[in-house]
Amino acid sequence: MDSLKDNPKDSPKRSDAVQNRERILTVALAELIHSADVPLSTIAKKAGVGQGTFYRHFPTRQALVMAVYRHEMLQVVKFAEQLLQTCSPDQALRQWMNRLAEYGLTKAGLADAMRQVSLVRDCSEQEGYAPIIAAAQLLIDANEKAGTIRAGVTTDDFFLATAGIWQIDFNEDWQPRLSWLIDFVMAGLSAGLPRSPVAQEASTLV
Amino acid sequence: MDSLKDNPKDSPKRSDAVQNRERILTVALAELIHSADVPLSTIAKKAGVGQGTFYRHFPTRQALVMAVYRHEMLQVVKFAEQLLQTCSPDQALRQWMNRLAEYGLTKAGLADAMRQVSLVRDCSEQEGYAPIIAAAQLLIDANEKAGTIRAGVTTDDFFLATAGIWQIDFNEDWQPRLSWLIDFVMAGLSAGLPRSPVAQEASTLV
DNA sequence: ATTAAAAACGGACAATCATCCGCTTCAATA
DNA sequence: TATTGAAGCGGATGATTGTCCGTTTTTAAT
Repeated sequence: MDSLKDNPKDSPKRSDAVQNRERILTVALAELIHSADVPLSTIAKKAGVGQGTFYRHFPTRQALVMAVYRHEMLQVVKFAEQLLQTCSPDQALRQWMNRLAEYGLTKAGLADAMRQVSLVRDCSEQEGYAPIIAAAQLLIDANEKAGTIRAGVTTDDFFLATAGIWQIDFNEDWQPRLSWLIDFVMAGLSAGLPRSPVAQEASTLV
Repeated sequence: MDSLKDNPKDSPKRSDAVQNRERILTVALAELIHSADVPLSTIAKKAGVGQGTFYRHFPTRQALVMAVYRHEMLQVVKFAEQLLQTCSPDQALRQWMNRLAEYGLTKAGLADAMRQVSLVRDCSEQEGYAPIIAAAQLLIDANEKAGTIRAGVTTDDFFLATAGIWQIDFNEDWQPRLSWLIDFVMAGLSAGLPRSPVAQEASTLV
């Protein structure tokens, strides 16, 4: 797992700290697969570290979740690249959103983490979130260039628009809802006008 | 506050239970205005009830929040009706979304409650949420009839589409983001209509 | 190798959420 | 008014999160 050392710019960590971090991640992966709401204290105990150590490495639950699924996150970026090579940009974007939703469905607690992480912008807990942003940027750029979505859409806009993805309940028939949402998002992003003056009035009238 | 007695169909509550409930609500309103994350135990104590009593009345935090802001919720329905009488349907829908977002911004903890409540569909904690659904239905119907959004949009769809509203962070410059989101939602909902959405908006500018 | 400073450890602790269950109070009935 | 079943009460209790701080370990400099 030397891929974790791809962050050599900031202060080099102490060896025991690195070992503890990896031990926590290993345990956390196993436990989170088993159940989404494992007590953090359980993970700490099974990893053989104290509470303090645990919280120093992962201040919040979603920080842990994001770190655990870091590898999957990186695969999502690759998947975006693959899609762009085999599909049209808009089809790629659609399928990527689908995949993203499935991750949220499958990985326990990931949807919650994504939702909470995407609304924290000042904090530095974005680390694990960055790959997703990069992939989204890739797809947005491709679509903008192809003219399948309007220009000027940022990743912030995109994740605001797709916020519903993390809201879908997986214990129901989520497929039609997800399909509807993806259609809706594509329709909204492909609408011609960049920024209508009417909308400005509407929001400032109140 | 006899408006709380508009639910006489199911089992009539005991007098002390009613009093306790109202006392909790009164205290909760005062406390929530002061700070969004007041310990529930504090509210229970100040209301003069035990923990058990408190949790029987309000099983979750958002159940309490939704109950506290019930009156505001009802006003939102009225506001929807007013808007429909003074604006075109699409302008009404826009302004209503704006108002909804402002509620989420203003009332501490309301956005969280809305987000969590909107993804629970089987549970019965929807009580306080029902007025919002009703108002949305009103606006959707009017817009569908006016041809400003496409047919067949349900309130579930609508709140899935507008999920981003509860995601906007109020400590930043939220106005442009909200404007963008409302434009986006309207664009997505009006896609596929015979007439161009540009024409629709332009015609309602007056 | 010794030492000292910094970094990290880890368990104790406080705070909060949520539940359980014996006791109390209400209100319907006679 | 007395009775009685049930609805409600409320504090004790367990569970989990998050913090604090004295102690230990690593690392680098002498």
